[in-house]
Amino acid sequence: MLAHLMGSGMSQLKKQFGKRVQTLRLAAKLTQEQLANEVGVTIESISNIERGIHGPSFDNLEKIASALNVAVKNLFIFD
Amino acid sequence: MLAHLMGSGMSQLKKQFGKRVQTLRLAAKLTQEQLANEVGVTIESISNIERGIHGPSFDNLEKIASALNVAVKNLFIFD
DNA sequence: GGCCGTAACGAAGTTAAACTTCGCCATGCA
DNA sequence: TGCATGGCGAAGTTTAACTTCGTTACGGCC
Repeated sequence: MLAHLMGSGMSQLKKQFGKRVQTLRLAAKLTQEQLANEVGVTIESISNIERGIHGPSFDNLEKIASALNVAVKNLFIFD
Repeated sequence: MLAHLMGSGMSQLKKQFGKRVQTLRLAAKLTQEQLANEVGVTIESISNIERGIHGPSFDNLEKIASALNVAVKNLFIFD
């Protein structure tokens, strides 16, 4: 009855997105701190995003993509 | 001189995203109200998203994609 | 042994913006 | 004439992104 509040509710998209960001960040040879500075958020926020705790805001979505030198749609390509 | 009030300030991504959503919604033969119901937001929110006033939350991004029967990445393919 | 850089992870708090709710107006169509 | 759809503003609420504190851990390097 708490299912919709946590575990099963945790969107898979956030997790997939987070892993994708981490993959691209490491490929770009950036630390979480460097990415955080470029996006304009804290390192903890980047950490949370990569772990799927929460997604980025729509504005930061844009900044993450440009910091990683990819188009936004590439952040949603999972394989 | 009005540039800072609109064009340059308002993120282009929200506008492009909004137009993409509208295109896909019409292709799916859905009204704003039907899409709003499926996503779980108000018709005004869908209207705002399509006009680029604001973007969706990360969770609603997922719901919009599934309501339109497309992968999330397709919402960010602009041409 | 210790120090440093990187990062995972929690809890609690703040804040920005997504979202709602009220309007009004325009268009097109039955 | 209605009714459905939708653009658009303003003001309010609420969610969740984001911050700010921590702690823990691992690897390399001195």
